[in-house]
Amino acid sequence: MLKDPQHELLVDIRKQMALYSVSTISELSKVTHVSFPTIKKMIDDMIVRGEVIEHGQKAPEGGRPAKSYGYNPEFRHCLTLYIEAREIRYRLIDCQHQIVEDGVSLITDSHLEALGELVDPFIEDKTKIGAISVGVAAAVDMGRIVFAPEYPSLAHLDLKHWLMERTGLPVVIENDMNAAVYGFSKRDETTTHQSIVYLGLGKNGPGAGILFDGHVARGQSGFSGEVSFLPLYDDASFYDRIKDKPYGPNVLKKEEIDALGRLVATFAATLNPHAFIFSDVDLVQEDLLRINRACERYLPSRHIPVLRIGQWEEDYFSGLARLGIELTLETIQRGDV
Amino acid sequence: MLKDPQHELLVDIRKQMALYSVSTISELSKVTHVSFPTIKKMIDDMIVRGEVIEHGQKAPEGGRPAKSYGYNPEFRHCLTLYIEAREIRYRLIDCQHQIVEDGVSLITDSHLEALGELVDPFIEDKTKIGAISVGVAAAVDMGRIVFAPEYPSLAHLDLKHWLMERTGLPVVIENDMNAAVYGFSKRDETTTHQSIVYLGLGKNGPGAGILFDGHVARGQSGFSGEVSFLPLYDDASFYDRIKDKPYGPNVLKKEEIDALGRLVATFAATLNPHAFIFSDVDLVQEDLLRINRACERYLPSRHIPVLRIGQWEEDYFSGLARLGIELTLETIQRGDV
DNA sequence: ATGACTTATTAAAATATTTTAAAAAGTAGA
DNA sequence: TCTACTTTTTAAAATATTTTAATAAGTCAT
Repeated sequence: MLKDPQHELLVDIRKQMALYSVSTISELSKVTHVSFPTIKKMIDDMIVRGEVIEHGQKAPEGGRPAKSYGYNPEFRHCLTLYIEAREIRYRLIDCQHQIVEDGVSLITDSHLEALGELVDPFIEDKTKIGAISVGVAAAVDMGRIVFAPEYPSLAHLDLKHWLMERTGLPVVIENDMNAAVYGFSKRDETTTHQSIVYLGLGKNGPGAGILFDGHVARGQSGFSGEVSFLPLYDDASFYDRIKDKPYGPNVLKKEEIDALGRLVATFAATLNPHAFIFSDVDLVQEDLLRINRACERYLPSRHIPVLRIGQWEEDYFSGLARLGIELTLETIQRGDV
Repeated sequence: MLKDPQHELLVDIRKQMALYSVSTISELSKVTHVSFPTIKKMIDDMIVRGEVIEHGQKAPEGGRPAKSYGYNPEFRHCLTLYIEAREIRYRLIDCQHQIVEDGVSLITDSHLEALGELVDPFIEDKTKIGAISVGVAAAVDMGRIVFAPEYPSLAHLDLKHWLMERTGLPVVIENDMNAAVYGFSKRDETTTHQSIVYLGLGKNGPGAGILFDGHVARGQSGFSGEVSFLPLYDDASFYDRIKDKPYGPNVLKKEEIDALGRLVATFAATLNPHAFIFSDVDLVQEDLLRINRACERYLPSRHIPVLRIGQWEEDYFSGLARLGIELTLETIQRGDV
């Protein structure tokens, strides 16, 4: 079967409009490498179906002012949520990341029942949901939970398939650190196409999300970013030196700083990423300089990535939002209203 | 300016024919996702220009046998070479990796002069060379040598630009480990789209080439794969534990095995690659099992990459060949004969 | 050998896309 | 205000690509 070039172009136009606010036909023509008349036809069709709204004119820049178009935020919504040990946090958003509704659902019985009961009302609702994205603190392979210390009841479950069956909607399942690093890179445009690492120390041990040139690294066995196991000392791993740190952001002890400096050095001498992100639930700004100094003991400073502190919950939700919106925009069918 | 879809299709057809031996129009139509008649027109044109040769018929598989076409190995050649401390090894190849001519050129004076004198005769020759690929034991950024312990005279030189000026041909410059890992992945089809690491212990210290989902990792500052600096012990780096190893393949000492086991563990717990390749100039087959056992001390064995021994010179040349051929096929202009 | 089936090729018609040229709608300066 | 200039939009013509149908060339079972 041949691929449908029109569908790919349509998806590209949607993403440019909804995700990057490209609003004129000229601009769309440039970024998609497709001619003006072709874009115009697509947009006209999208206006008829209610997917695109015609705004006024753009401020002119020396010539005839361009008409401005925008992606209709009401056309599709997207349900994003993440599952923790005892609660599920969710946000219903539009395709421009705006929150329509949000909340928390406590888990009383099984994780799966709680998830089902949270999702059902959204499906019955007349609101048009295009896709669901789910974050889990577990290793995920093709939508299947392969290792889940935080909620053993979900282990080995094909969560993606289960949720698709229950809702009839496209579903994407992602690991928490992978979602966070993806979300961070999309929130901060300077890092979008770079290689970055996002470290979370977590309640059940540390983990890292790794982005390579903007693509999430999953690894051969879903083990990528399991930095606990790094042999950084004669008789101790990274985890050994970090496991006694009290939960929450605080000023770190000297040996914790050294362990983190070695961790950064390890990435600098292998992947050599542009940025290394720590989480605001783990440490505070003043720790960064100390970590940087610790890292300088191991390699020249110009190879050390930029050290930053990310906003964990926002980055996590951003990654899920992005994944959900992309899936929504990719799965709208030709002719859908 | 719009991109030229016809040119991209043409390049795709060339690569499928020359690099993957796709020989019938039906197959080309499938792999390129372009219709049969369109491919047919392109092929007819390529035959007229001498770029493609019509062979006989393919063995039929139940229906009308397909005509078989092949990329003309005489249409363009490609010069590949790598620069070492005291010599330059070169191979003139066709677009199907076949060696047309090879040799070694000793460096008496400066590296640059030797390179120029080696290249010049090939340019004057009537043989049609499509591109030149050059391997160096140095950090390369956009064709510029940024760090070169092995040949200081080339440091900070824009070698790509220099060679393009001198020859008027497209040129690609690549780091030795990057070329080797790329070459290995193309020679071994099972690893082509995987993540793999290729380690060379080298004369001037170790270095690794890293492939992520088939793409070479270059890093933020060209420092990727500089594993010398890895802090693997309380007071010692990877380099400290490996630097006294005698040059050449031999059975390793216990502490060298441990250092390599830790190195493999470091990659397994970060990138989690499919395979980890050692070089046949550094160690022998029986070392691999020992390294694997050493690695098992640090993490569960199912996450350890497959350990293998590569053929250094062949892998290096293969990577350069591949880069050169790709560049050749990409830069043939419409209408060239 | 014949007919049913399979796959490849060719030719013609239908679509889709780009290119070109002309018209429209603004700014800026004389 | 008029003219020159710039950029967007529209319309028409030229290209490129795909789809459909018809034809060609083989295999296999009977």
